[in-house]
Amino acid sequence: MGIDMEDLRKRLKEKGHKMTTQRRVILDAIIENRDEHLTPEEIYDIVKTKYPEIGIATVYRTLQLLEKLNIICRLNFDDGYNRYELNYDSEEEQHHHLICLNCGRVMEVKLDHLKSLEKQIEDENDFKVVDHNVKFFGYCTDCQ
Amino acid sequence: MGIDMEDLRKRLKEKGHKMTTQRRVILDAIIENRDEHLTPEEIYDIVKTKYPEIGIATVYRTLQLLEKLNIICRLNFDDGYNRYELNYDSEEEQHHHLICLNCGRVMEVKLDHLKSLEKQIEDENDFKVVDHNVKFFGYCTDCQ
DNA sequence: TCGATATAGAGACTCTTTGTCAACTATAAG
DNA sequence: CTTATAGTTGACAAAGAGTCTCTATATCGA
Repeated sequence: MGIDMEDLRKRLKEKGHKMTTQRRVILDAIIENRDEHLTPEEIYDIVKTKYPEIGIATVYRTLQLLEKLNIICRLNFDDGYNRYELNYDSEEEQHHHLICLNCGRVMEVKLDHLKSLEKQIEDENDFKVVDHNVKFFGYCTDCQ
Repeated sequence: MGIDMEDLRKRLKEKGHKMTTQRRVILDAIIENRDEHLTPEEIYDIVKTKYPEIGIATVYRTLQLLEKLNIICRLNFDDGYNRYELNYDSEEEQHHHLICLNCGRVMEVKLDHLKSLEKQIEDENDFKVVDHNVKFFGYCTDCQ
């Protein structure tokens, strides 16, 4: 799955950053919970079990850094928290989220049609699209 | 365009709420700036010129109420603020937002294709879609 | 191993938003 | 018109997420 620490260390170094124990532990937490969309607070709680001395500020700083380096990306489910997930963009695995209004479960879907939507927007509005954010709210199988 | 105070007063009363001066002034501000997507703070500033005694908490409370009554709806442009706009949903005028990454300008577009996207999602994922949130980030005419 | 430089931790701090509560007011009933 | 009362307001406290500062420490190339 192409996520190993040596590779990540190199990606940090390229930009003049160091691979510290704290960063490694935070990355571990994110990788081990790759199905989740963790908040900084949740990551902090997980990391504290392995590294109790860590500070919440370090978690925030690390997440910002990892986002800037495109290792993770920030999500917004309109629930008042930032959330993060591993970034698979190198593998062209664009996906979007279905958020259940009842149980809060988050599912992922791939939407091929979006490319044509973007094309339509660029043509009709003279707007150069570089990113999008698409979420669907509704009810999952169990909650319908 | 179907937005008059008497109608709004009725919609409040139906749910057991009163039309107060403060609420009227806040609604005025939103209606007069219907092209904007105002933050609570911006609304507070506008309203204070007409009604200096108003408190910021009243603005927040009123916005929450108006959102619950579907008179306005809350937007999230990932800039750290809640924003609000008049809700046109009665007129089936679904629109989405193009957000310029350079100048921050927000444009509105109608996207007809979304219905078929939703259909695709419902069929493929057994997920009942009731709402969606679609934003495109990029560069507007002036900033390309 | 050593030194330059990036990074961590602590905790104060910012900023948006919410809660509390006594005082007030819109509205319906008398 | 007056009153009753339930909803509302304003002031302020405080929550809650996230950021900043400053000094000590760790990383990693030389």
